[in-house]
Amino acid sequence: MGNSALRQLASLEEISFDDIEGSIVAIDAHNWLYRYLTTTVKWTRDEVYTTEDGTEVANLVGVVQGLPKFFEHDLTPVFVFDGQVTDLKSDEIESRREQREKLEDQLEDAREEGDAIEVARLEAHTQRLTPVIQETTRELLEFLDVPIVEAPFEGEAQAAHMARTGAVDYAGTEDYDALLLGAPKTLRQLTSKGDPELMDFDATLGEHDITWEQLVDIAILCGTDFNDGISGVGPKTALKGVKEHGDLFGFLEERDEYIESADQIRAMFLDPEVTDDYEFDTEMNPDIDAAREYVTEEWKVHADEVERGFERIEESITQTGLDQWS
DNA sequence: CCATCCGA
DNA sequence: TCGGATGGG
Repeated sequence: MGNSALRQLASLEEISFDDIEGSIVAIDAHNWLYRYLTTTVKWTRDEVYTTEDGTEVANLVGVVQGLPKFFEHDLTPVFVFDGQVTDLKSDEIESRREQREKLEDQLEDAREEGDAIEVARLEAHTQRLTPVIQETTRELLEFLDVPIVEAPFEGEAQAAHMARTGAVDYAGTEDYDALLLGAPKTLRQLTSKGDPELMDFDATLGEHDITWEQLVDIAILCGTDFNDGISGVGPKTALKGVKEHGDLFGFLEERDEYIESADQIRAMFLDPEVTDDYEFDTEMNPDIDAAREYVTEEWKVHADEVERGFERIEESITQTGLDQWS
């Protein structure tokens, strides 16, 4: 479980929205949507966002409800979408697919037994971001003139890169991988209620007196999206071991362990494939009526589910004057 | 996030 | 006995 390990090493600081007013944030679109769908929309009451042919577009509700949070705090989101899937990650995706199949079996059992709570819980876990969800999200964002960047591979890596080059002020994701990717400052908890959390890269390295490379090695020892990690090794042991030996290899040797393609995994974080060939305009000029029509007419999402969201978008935009022409 | 387990 | 890792809810 790489995530919980990194959480313990990360330098995290609670901040307020006032501190980051006016900032540009590169949002890992996949992560943001996934968070939103599992926590807020929760796939309950699917009649609200399911078309006659059974296509579920809960994401449209999620986007409309989630965007006001940015605008009301005068934040400009830049949504970064995933591109091609990388080889190493394919294994992970494959294993997730297997896991999902397992979950789907359990789901079937729960349905048969009429266990409604278990059904709801499992449903939340078996959902995934379908191509329709990705595509309709893009289109809705385009109506609202929200900046979009297409990553060549991992959206997360591209977002971190944009933060590193200063193209944006922050990366925005719940994922601790942003640290491994070297995003200088990452905002977390942008979707949930309450205050956001700032994760600081340099402070993290400084607190433990380690290099970026060593941080990545520690994460690899604990397990990442790309590898399982060493059993019995958590953040403390890995930190100590890497500092003692300088990197993960000495540590592995000592414990007579081996990690498949450790070098490639390192490179996924230290030198991922990203691009500087993109552009976005932070001067937003949304067509809210067209967006509303797209969601409620074209996709037949119940109007009352999104009305408040659209109102909030309208209000926040006139207030902050993001859009000076309409 | 907490309870339980494991190993030094 | 305790710090750290794990796993389930």
